[in-house]
Amino acid sequence: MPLPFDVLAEPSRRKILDLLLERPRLVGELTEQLGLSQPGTSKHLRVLREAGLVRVRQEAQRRWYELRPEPLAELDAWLAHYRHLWSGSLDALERHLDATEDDPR
Amino acid sequence: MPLPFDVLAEPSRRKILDLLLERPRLVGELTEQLGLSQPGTSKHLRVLREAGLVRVRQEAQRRWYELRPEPLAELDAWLAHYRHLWSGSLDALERHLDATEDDPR
DNA sequence: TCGATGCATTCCCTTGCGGTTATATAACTC
DNA sequence: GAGTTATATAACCGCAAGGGAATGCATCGA
Repeated sequence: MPLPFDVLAEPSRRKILDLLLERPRLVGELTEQLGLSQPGTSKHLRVLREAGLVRVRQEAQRRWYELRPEPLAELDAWLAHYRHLWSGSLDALERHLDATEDDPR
Repeated sequence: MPLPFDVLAEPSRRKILDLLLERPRLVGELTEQLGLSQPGTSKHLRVLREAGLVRVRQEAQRRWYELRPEPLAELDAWLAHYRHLWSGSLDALERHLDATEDDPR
């Protein structure tokens, strides 16, 4: 799974993630919040789905979209290479945690 | 300063950051590593500069580019909203650290 | 069975971005 | 001062991505 920077570069898609952070939502709900056309929303949702950032649960004609955080965790891992540049005093602790936690893969 | 997702969406620009993570570099050096034309490299560097991700130090005709991590720290802050979704057992510790560290702003 | 609902897909248009070549600018060297 | 080196800017091109309107498809309710 490649890093989802390009997917997250789109403000509407970040807003979708913010909305899904609260709770799963229907496409119509998201469309209303975004101020986009329904097809526009569906297209963004497809991109998010293919990037693994959301998953769908179908219920009759309705589709509940919910968050899938795994790609964000990968983003976090990418950021980790740079974190020592600003994290300052927590640095030593973080390195210790990184070194001692179980390998997640 | 807006979140630099769109800036980081470009693979060559991420590679520049990776290279600058090791040490400051000249434009020519970066051009060679990237396999781009020199103007192409300069355009990416301009984008990175305007996003605050790099800074330049001029030395005669040469320009040393170096990393500026502040926008990455903002990205990290954005990610923090989602981190509880995957961080699992470290969660409580992280919340404790977030709550007790000095406010950086 | 038929209209309505909820969403996805298609088509089209426009804009922006990354790439290159050519050119400008500035400082060093001789 | 002339040529050279290092980088930036300008001009141009092609393509992909985001946006909307129209349409397709499935499921529900009556």
